[in-house]
Amino acid sequence: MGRTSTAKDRLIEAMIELIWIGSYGSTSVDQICERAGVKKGSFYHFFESKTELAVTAIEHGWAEHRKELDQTFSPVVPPVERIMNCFRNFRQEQEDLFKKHGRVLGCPIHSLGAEICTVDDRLRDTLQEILGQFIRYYESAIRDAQAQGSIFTHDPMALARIVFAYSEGLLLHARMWNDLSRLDEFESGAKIILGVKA
Amino acid sequence: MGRTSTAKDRLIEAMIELIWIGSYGSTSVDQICERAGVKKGSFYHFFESKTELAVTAIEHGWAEHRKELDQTFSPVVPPVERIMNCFRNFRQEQEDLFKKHGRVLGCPIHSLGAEICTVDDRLRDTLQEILGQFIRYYESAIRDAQAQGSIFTHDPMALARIVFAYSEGLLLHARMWNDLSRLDEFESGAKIILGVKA
DNA sequence: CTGATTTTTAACCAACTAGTCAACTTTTAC
DNA sequence: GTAAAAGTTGACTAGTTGGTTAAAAATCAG
Repeated sequence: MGRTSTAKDRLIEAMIELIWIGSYGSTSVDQICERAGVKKGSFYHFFESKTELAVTAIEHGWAEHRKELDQTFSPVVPPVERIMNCFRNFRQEQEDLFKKHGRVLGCPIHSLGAEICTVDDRLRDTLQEILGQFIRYYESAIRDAQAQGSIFTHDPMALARIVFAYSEGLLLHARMWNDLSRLDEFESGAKIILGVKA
Repeated sequence: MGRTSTAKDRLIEAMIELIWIGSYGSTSVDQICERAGVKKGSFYHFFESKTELAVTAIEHGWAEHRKELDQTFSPVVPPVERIMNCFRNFRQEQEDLFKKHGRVLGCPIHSLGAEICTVDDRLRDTLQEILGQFIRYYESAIRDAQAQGSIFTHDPMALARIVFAYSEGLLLHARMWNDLSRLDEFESGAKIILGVKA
């Protein structure tokens, strides 16, 4: 089977971090290689382009994140609590990243999406797919809450989109101002949107 | 007084368009010059760096936009209507841009902010300042609505931030999916958040 | 017309960009 | 031990990046 290596994983991790810390455009292949401790030749042994690594890295990150989300949105948990817990986890995650990088990094899917959606189709499609999956967590929680009587709405899907748009906007602000406290109103804002008692 | 020129304005316009269409990182000085019909030497005669042009361009665009906003948020207009009209204008603006560029472009301040806030301090500060001014329109409208009894909230500022975050999120989605119809729920979403009758 | 002021131009730079390649080393399966 | 498979390496493109310069051209005020 030949030689084995962790280089591929190191490249994926370096790419995620660099996109998160900076942007897609501001991270060069050389930088990625240096951070991963990999020579450029090896980079192109494992990935056929920078875009391809980004796609792989984002998909990998999402696969990890989904595991958490599946727990957070477990049908065992009361539906409104699922969303609140999700937001609490967001905040916690951003705090951890802040400790690690000294910066609020926000959501890489959205920062990346805003940057490259008109420029890199392959990457855009990947991000669209992930966001499309993400919103379903909100959707089903809201539908369950509706059935349970803890939320009232004519259109659970629309409400999910509103909650989603709100959370993205908030994360972006936290990133732009490098200010974790912007995430304090995550839950209270969600309650206002969902129309549940404080 | 020497020779006169429109090159500076052409550069500003080209920069705004290119950032909007693509991203900051994906637009090169050469591209800007070509679109503006200006040679690189002239570019650096008028601006000392790409960042400096971007700052000027963004500030210029905001100054234009403010004129509209001052009308939209005129105290003469009922407060809730101000916000609804603002969202209607957003949608109209995006439609016009779609006709012109064949793409939903979203909000350049946010797309740019997500991209460069960790990379270019000068540009980030400019965007922060603009967004800080923007939110005041919502804030005062909400406060007026509160006084008038058409909205109830404990914290107008917080509600303004929620509305703001929501609108950004929605614009970003419209951009990412290149889909104007995502903006259809602008007003209905705002009504849900603000808690006014449909 | 003149002369100071401003704009334009083209050639230029060093550093960096994504990506290539063939030789070389290591490892694994047998 | 051997041979094939897989990973590593560094030197190499060719084009682009943001930015510089000095001289030429245009234009304004007096």
